[in-house]
Amino acid sequence: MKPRTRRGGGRPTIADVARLAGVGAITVSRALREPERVSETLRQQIQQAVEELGYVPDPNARALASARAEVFGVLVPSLTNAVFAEVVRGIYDSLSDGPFRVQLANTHYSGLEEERLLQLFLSQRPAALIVSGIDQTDTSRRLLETADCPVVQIMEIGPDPIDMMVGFSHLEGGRVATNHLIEAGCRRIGFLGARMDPRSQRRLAGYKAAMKAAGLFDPRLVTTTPVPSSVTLGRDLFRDALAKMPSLDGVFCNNDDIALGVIFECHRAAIAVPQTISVCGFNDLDMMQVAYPSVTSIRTHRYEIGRQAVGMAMAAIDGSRPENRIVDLGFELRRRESTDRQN
Amino acid sequence: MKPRTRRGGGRPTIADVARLAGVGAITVSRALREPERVSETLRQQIQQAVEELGYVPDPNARALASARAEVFGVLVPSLTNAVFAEVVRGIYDSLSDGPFRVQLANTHYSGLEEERLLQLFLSQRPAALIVSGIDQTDTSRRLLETADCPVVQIMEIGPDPIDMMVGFSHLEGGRVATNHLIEAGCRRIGFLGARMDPRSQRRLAGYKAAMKAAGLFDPRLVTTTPVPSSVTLGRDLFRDALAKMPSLDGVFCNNDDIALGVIFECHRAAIAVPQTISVCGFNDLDMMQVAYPSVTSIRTHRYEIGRQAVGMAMAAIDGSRPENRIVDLGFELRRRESTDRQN
DNA sequence: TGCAATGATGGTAGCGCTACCAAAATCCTC
DNA sequence: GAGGATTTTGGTAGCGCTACCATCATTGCA
Repeated sequence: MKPRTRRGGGRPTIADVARLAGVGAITVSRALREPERVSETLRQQIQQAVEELGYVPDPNARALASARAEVFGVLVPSLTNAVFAEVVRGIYDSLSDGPFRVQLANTHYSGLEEERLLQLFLSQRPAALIVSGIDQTDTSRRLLETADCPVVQIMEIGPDPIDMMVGFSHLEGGRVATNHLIEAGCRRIGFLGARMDPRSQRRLAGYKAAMKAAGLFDPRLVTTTPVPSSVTLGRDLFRDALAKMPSLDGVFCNNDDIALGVIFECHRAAIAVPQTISVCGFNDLDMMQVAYPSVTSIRTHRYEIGRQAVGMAMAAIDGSRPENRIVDLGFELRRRESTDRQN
Repeated sequence: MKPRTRRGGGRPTIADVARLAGVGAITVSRALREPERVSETLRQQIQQAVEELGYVPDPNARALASARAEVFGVLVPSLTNAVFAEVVRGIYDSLSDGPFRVQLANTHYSGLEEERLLQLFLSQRPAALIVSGIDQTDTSRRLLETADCPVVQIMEIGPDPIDMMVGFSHLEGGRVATNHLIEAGCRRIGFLGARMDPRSQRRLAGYKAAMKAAGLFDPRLVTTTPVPSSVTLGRDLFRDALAKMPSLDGVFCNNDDIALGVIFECHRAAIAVPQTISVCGFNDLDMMQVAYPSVTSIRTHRYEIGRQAVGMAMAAIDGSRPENRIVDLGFELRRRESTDRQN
């Protein structure tokens, strides 16, 4: 009977450190997690023992004993969408120095998938959860409300947060973009939308509101598809819209990929931008300012959303929940050549 | 003294399921992990009890007891780079139905960061590790060699795998792209490169090899920067290259973002593509075929690399390590308008 | 029919860590 | 300098699960 190294790969445990440092195991545990509760002397002895043995705490044992994993669960609808990629980067960057790991999953824009993943995440007792959007299913919402950890909904804001929120109003974004096209002198402004997830729907709603307010709305101006967005699709949608409505003089694109597809198609078909057709995108990806012509877009603060989401969750974990449970990071209209009809 | 629900959130445990099903805890454990080792009758009883209680196994307890977490550790140098985003998507998609979670981390193209993250990952005893590239530091390599789990190096292939590899030859890619430009009739072909990570370096080496073989190499044709790649940077590099070498008649771009920057700048400066300057990119992002002119590029199989990496690791976990430890997924030259000087 | 081989099931003992409480050491205050 | 308050340290008992081995039932074969 040799209980030593029976299963573990022989890696040092907290008991080994304790023995070497001549203290109790629990003191080592404390020295690592709450150094201020351990005297300077012991802290140094322990630190030295840790280094000598190359001790690294086992996160699984830790999670089991404390009934709390040092994990941020993050649910996003897409991994390849540049917008979410930046949000995710913001989250990872904010979390990289702390003890927290990230558990990322892709819902593929499916509420059911989100439920399933939430269930999975919850089984780990995460330290916090970050979910995309505000349109969770009833089941998901219930799971999140009873989750016993901070929850941050990101990308959008709305009136009824599960816990906390950081994002901006897509409806307002759509409205501002559309109004900008109207002010630029466009009258028959098309809406091109792909995927039509809830955020796209709200941008469309903002477009409709602006168009109706100006007395310019016509349902034939709207061209959408449930197909995932891409530059190629932008070109196709634009062709469809033009076939339906040859007199278009502006398009508000659901996102920048579509706008780029429009720009390319205009080159190909020798349509003058902005003179014949003005173009406005959404998100303001890096390339929009370099495009020819440069493309007007709504700048959104994706990276910052990721950072703030982590910041808010962290504050809640530390017990200092921000008084502002809803953070509106806004957006900015970036005016560029594609809507500048003056020259 | 009430040991019941003392710490756990009152969620059902395997013991609760066992009690309800009238079997031993270990039998429940087996029914869940190796159903074929449990009789049909008990399996059904257990399944019913699981559903009735809404039991979800605790992955932390599982990992602790079995000294093996059901986690795939994945290290990539960037989360926003479209290429790695697709690799990561392939990995997630392949893993989504199985029991495995993904632990993703961003090395920011830093070997030191990679070492640190590897250490962190290893403390979880992952089921497999997927790392990017073949240029690990000595320390990282040692950690991986003694990792006691399958290791897959992705994106590149080389002669000396740590364990397994799936990718393609960036050197060959660079050579093929350059030869294509030469065959198209270009003579003063510039190389534009950003970031200059090891893969970019090898594409550059391929370019040099092709140019030297054709007797066309001139160091002034090469323009690189350690700055991270972007479309904006592509424009700037192109301007620099042109200032240095106004007689350029072709450019091989390290990646498609840079190629796109070149295309836009050519529009702006009224340089005819491909007649005056031909352009070739690398990776073949979706938008290259829609661009105007459409852009010749080297198609790489990112998503497939992610899928294969998981497949190989999975096979190794199941004990059927593939005999081919190095999988070359190759690449394809996609000829498009930007290098078609015939018309 | 008897007995080894095989398969199904269960008990026990941890995995490595921390919550909880108790004990010891230190610090005040009057 | 006594007595209480406070800080620092340690022991014990799990967290929920599975590895290991023991046990019992079933089967196969002479």
